[in-house]
Amino acid sequence: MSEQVTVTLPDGSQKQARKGMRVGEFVREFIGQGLAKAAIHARLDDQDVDLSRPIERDSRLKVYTTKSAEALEVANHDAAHIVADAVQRLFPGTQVTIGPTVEEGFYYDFFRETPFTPEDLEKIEALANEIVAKDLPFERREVSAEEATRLFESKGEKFKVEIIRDVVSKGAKTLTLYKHGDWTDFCLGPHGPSTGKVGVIKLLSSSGAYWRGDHRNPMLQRIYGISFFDKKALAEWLHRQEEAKKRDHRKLGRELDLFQFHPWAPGAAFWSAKGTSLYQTLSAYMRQLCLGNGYVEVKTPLLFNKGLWEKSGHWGKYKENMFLVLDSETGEHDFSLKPMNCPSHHVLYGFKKHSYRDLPVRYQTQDVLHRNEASGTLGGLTRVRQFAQDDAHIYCTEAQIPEEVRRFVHLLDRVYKAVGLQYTSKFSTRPANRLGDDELWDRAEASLKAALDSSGLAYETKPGEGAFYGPKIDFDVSDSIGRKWQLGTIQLDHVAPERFDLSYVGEDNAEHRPVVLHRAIYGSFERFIAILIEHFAGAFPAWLAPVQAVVVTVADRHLEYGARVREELRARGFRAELDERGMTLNAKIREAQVQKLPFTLVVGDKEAESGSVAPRRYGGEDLKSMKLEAFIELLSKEAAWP
RNA sequence: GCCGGUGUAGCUCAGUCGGUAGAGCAACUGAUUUGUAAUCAGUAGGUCGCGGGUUCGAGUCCCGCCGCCGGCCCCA
Repeated sequence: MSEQVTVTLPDGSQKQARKGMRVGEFVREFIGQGLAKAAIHARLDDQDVDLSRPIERDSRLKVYTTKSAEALEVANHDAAHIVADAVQRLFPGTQVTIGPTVEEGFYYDFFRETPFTPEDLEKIEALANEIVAKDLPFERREVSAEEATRLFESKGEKFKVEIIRDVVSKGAKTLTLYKHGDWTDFCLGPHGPSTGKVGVIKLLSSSGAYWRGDHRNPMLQRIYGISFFDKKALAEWLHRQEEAKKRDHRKLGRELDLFQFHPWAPGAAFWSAKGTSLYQTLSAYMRQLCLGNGYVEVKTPLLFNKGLWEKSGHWGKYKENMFLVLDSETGEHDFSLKPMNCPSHHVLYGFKKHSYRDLPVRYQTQDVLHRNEASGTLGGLTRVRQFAQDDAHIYCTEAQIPEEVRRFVHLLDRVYKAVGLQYTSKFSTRPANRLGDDELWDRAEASLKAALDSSGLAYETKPGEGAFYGPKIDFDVSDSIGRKWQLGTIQLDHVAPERFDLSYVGEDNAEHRPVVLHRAIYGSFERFIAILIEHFAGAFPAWLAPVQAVVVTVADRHLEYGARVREELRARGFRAELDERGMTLNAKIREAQVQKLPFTLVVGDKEAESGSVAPRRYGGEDLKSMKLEAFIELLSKEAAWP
């Protein structure tokens, strides 16, 4: 009689199994055929394992089937191996490096001279799916570092050997190899039971990527792909991709006539009248919220002598990201467009002596900033060279930090709710590389944490991810189709006040050092607008819409009345247009819908006689004829700032 | 910056083997005056991203540059 172990399942039930029994066998024997068939991998206590892993002691067991996101991730990792196998068969001499999964799918980086062409990808995808069809089992094997090194050295896999050396230097004793067919990779696992379970592999793109992300290292050829357990899931994913494409802010920006780019100003947008309206609405809204929350608005220069950047420390580290300007008197590039507002705010603060009674001092600014981003990183409105932040710096005492953070979170919550963005927060603590002693960091982290805890906000702690000058809280939003974006931030800075020798006079009549809080809610207007365009798919709520209502006439004889309606709306402060083109009513309504305007006001004989409009909402809801005053009341409510 | 892809009318796109550039929509003109998602007809619109080269001849082939798109942290 062999030894028994107790296996505890997620529902709390316990089974007695033979010691050394494989997870897969256990599932088949104790749970059922169906689950055994659908199983991809399992979690044994706190470790993700293959189904072939023997159960050696009393454990908790959770099985992941093709229905779970965890299993899909494992299958995508299987797919990465399969693709690498296919690549090495089709292109002998290609070296493998790493092939992890990403949020959506996986990639594998290869080292070879020539990049993959789109035709190569087709061939690789076809062969990869053949390997899937062969349903080859994945086999796990534990080996010594020496054996693994010998294996990959014999194959000429220099990158794998380097990875093995690294892993060993970090203390790993036994290494694991995963094999399917006759292809072996050095891999932590887990993997699914066989290639057949992967389902279907789709290759998406290829691109260059530096070994370990460092441009001094060799360039690798990366292949991105994604796998699904069945073709239907792939089709659905492809469909979702198409839908996301329709929301692309670059496409909608052109179609809705919001902004454009020109080769003469890479990374800097031309805002049309409509785009400018959107920009200005967001700007005015934020300005008003801040002014209502004790901020004062200030403006500082756009162009600075390098002295400021030497003082702030940016001249050394950040110089290559700044646009330097030639001073024709000295012939030197001693001036720079500001890439951020903070240093100039510090200068402004330092202009006068502050009393403790003045604190907190809250400066807000929406000045234009320039950052010389590498040309290859530019894209749409989300990565630009010229932009404006809803920037503010709060100068306060350490004791005031929790209250300031609490107020900020409150403000941010209001703004994100106003546009319907869900958000989560992250608290980042002291990094390895930092300025300031531990006692200072202890206090700084404690005050941010206290503020977060009292706000009732759920947050994730990111140890070591704070800025070198202080801990921070970041806010990630999810848009209407679930994409995540990092937007708001509040960062504590106890270095800048030192550098700029900032002070206030305390109750004790002595000089004290304030702390600085850097904070933003939109992040940058440009990026925030991009996110809103995609979030609303271009159909903005009335308070944001560049055109809130367009008047369309049934016939030309109503144009005069239509113009009166437009003028009345404008006189009441609304953004209204009249479509005077000689098109049919249907054509003008269609145009207004395509432009996603909140209200289309139809006017004909009936309306002209009774002083009415017949509003139609975006989407088609017909509100029937109503007095113009009644519509103005409706619009006043819907267009009110939230 | 680096790797790959890409660039034809305002927009979306076609253009075969290298033989002198085309459609739909938009714009403009005219006719029509329509009650909730495209009325009809006509007109105009192009240094085929820019610059070189090959050729009798280049949107098409070659080279360089620029812009745009996808990537360049996810460490077996």
